[in-house]
Amino acid sequence: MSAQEGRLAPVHIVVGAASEGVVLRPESGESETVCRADFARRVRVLDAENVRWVWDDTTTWYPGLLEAGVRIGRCVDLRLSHAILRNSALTAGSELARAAVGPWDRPRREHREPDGALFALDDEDGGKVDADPVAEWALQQDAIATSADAGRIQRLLAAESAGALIAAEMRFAGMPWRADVHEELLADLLGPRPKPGERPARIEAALGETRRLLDVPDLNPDSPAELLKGLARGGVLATSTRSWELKKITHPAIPSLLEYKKLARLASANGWNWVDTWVEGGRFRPDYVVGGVVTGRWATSGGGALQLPKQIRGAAVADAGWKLVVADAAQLEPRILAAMAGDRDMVAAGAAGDLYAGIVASGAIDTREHAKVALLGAMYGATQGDGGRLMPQLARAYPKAISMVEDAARAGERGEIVSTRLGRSSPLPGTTWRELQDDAYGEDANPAAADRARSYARSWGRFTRNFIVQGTAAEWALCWMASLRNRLTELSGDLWFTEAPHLVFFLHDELVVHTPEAFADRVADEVRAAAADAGRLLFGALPVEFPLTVATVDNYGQAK
DNA sequence: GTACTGGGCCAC
DNA sequence: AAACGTGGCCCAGTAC
Repeated sequence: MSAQEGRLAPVHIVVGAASEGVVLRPESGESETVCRADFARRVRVLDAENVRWVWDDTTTWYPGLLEAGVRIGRCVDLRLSHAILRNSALTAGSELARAAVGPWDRPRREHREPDGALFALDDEDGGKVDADPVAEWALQQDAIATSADAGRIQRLLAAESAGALIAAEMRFAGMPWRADVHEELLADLLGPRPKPGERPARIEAALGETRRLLDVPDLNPDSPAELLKGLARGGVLATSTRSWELKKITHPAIPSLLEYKKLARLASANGWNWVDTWVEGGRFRPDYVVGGVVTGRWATSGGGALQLPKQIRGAAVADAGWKLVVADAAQLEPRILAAMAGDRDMVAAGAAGDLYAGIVASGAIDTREHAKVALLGAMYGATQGDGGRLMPQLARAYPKAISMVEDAARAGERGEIVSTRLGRSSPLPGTTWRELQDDAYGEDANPAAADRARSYARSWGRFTRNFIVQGTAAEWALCWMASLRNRLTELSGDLWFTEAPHLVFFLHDELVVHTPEAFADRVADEVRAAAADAGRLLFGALPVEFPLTVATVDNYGQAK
């Protein structure tokens, strides 16, 4: 990696596809064209200088480089950057934002399995013909330069692009996953692997018990409508088959039915079929979709990586002689809320470690549980239950923090956009919003139309209310990971990154590093230092703490 | 056969 | 405790 980093400005090299191979265009100096076979070698050599690679799409270029054994330091992902600049309130006046929708506004290409070609550069639909990366890069630089706050948007774009590299690297490295351990867990919970078309023994037993106790021998538990009818025949009058509703009903058959639902869910979502499909060569490799959620959170596709149930996390086992360092940002979103609002009282409440306990200690709310639901309610827009009821108390104690989310909600209700700390902006409401508002105030206005309009506007307000917090938390997490990536690279010396401590998993406010045992303590230190870096990147000198729980474990199930 | 929707539930 | 944000995935049921 670049030894000059921080002292010399990086040289940008724009990467583009050409019929003869790949064109590398430095900001100044001669362009060069290399054949595809030489591309990876050339990138390796040039990246040793202080280079920032500018390319249309990291998912197009980087997996091939990694396969060829080449890792890079930094990049500009033009597609991801374009999406941010297109919508950001900070660049709304730019030529880029005002231009017609074009090839740079398309979603990323579908992931394709390697088909022998090292780099899949050809676009079947020919959409890349007018997508000149040099011209786009110039437009983006102009948008940044003329931005209302170039520093913020620059930090956001850097973090997003770093995220793109990390996503590709995590997929390449994979989360260690022991199929044999997973199957042992399944056997313990469900019974031995069943023959195709049969239910696992424990599930069959729970169903048999339910049928017997209900006295409905042909109860079909897998169709909600059928189940509801079956329950009625057995004398259980339920309005839905949701577990939390069934829990409220007292009937001897309910416990075994809940057991059935729990186990059947595990078997269908993360059972033997999941292992067969998603675990290969001792690794689980989800496809991370950077910026895949409107708020800037990552999405994933394949294997449900964002919803791995706690029951099977024990199958993520570090390699022999290695450890998993699992780090989790405690109460991230409420802390983000306090920091971005500049609410020093709420920041102070979190300083001692437990923000909810700090709120109770301040006298604002009576119990920790109430503090928690009130604060979550403030971020989600609760109107009922404890959350809704306690919110006014919270607003009196922390007016800055609460008015910030209230303002975001009102803006959304009016159909305006809102923005995160670094300048990612929410989309405008869709046509439904406009139509309903028109209906409510137009010639055919009536109370029902007004209700519909108000209800839809409120719902959009809950979205914008949550957007600023969830989106800023996503920015914090990106900065955290990006800083950690640099720090781990420093630790690794000349080792290839998968032979040294490296990121293998990320989940909104939690990350996992796979590391040789000897490095584990240093990794834990770097994870904490990176969290402090992220706090400074977003909030400067504001003395806000982002405490982590860090666990060094043999398997993911041992963490928290 | 494929495409889509709603119910349900997992994660944060 | 249960209605208040963001998602993905599985399944059953339905439309074509």
